[in-house]
Amino acid sequence: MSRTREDLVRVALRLLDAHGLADVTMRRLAAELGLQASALYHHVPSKQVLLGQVADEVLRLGARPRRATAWDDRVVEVAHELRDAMLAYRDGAELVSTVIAFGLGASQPLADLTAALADAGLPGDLVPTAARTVLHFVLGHTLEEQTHLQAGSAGAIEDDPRPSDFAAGLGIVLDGLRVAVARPGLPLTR
Amino acid sequence: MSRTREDLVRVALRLLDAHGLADVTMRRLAAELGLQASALYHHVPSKQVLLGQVADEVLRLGARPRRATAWDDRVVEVAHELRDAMLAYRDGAELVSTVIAFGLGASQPLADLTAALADAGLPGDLVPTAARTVLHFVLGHTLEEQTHLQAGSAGAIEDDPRPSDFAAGLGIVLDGLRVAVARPGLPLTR
DNA sequence: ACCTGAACACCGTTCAAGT
DNA sequence: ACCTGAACACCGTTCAAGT
Repeated sequence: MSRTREDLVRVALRLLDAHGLADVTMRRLAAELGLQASALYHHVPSKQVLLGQVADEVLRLGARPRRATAWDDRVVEVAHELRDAMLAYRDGAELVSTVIAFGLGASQPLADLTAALADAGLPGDLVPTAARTVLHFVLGHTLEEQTHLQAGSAGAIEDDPRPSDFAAGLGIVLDGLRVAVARPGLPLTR
Repeated sequence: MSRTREDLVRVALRLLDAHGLADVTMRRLAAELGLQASALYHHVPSKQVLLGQVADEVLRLGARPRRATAWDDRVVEVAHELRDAMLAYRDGAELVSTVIAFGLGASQPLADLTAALADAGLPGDLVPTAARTVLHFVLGHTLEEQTHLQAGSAGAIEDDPRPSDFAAGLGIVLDGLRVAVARPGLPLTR
């Protein structure tokens, strides 16, 4: 029975969660599948592309139904979903951040944020900027949080599960967006 | 004449700017210095620590005199200095972001932002959150910008030097901070 | 103290050859 | 089409030995 691309992604995800991103190598992945490393290149053109698909799978597994209707509630909803999806897997934030930085996938969150912000009544040319500002906040905050969480759980220091200030930081960004919505500014029409 | 740790950092920085972060390897660095790779470990305990020092050097070289007095002008000043420092070297944003994420150095920007925000009149417990929110914005935005800039200059596509929306994104975050300053909130005293 | 030489335990990717 | 085996061109780090 030959392997499918879905098998590679599934096993890579297990490897990620069990041993961390540094241990997701083509050779380890192949060994886990009972293959030679070179066989993987029949299913995927490169490691980078594979990691892009693993990142998309992390986001897919963390997807939740959308309940909010107001634009700011939707932004909060998308932000929390993204954060929780990344925190659900070891090195999830590092994986997703890297994939996004190199444009290899994980494009859904930016699209969702852009859609939510399109209804806000922002000056039109500010929507992409606003979406990326929220995205960068979520990625940066979660990356830092997960790094510290994992350092704490691996190391010898006592657990210091200090309450996350994610909501507070997100609140700052949202307040900034509300100011841009309320301000006359320079809307494109009218 | 034996090499100093400063020599390693200087040559590593040249290697970074000329060939990119992926080509800053202990073996290439050693070759550039006319040494065996193993000799580097007499000057530096690991590659990670070396990269931390290279990141600190990037920031040091980008340091500028501080002119602003108002807290928000100071935040803008620090943010632009950090961005420009990272953009001045190939893969500068990736290097600094990685070093900060793993806690190996480049701690000055967060300290500077914290100092500027300490004067803002924020609820005291919001200062670290605010500083990290600004820091994450600058790192995320500049990382993305530099990645696209370098992709454009290396690839075959025509230059598309679309004007940066860095100032606009920073403005959103600053507006959010101004809201937090103006709002009664729950200050610790009074 | 500073460095060499050799080794250890790995990487991602390519490619001819097999079935 | 899918996979093996071998190779290419590398990695970071350790360590005995030299000066």
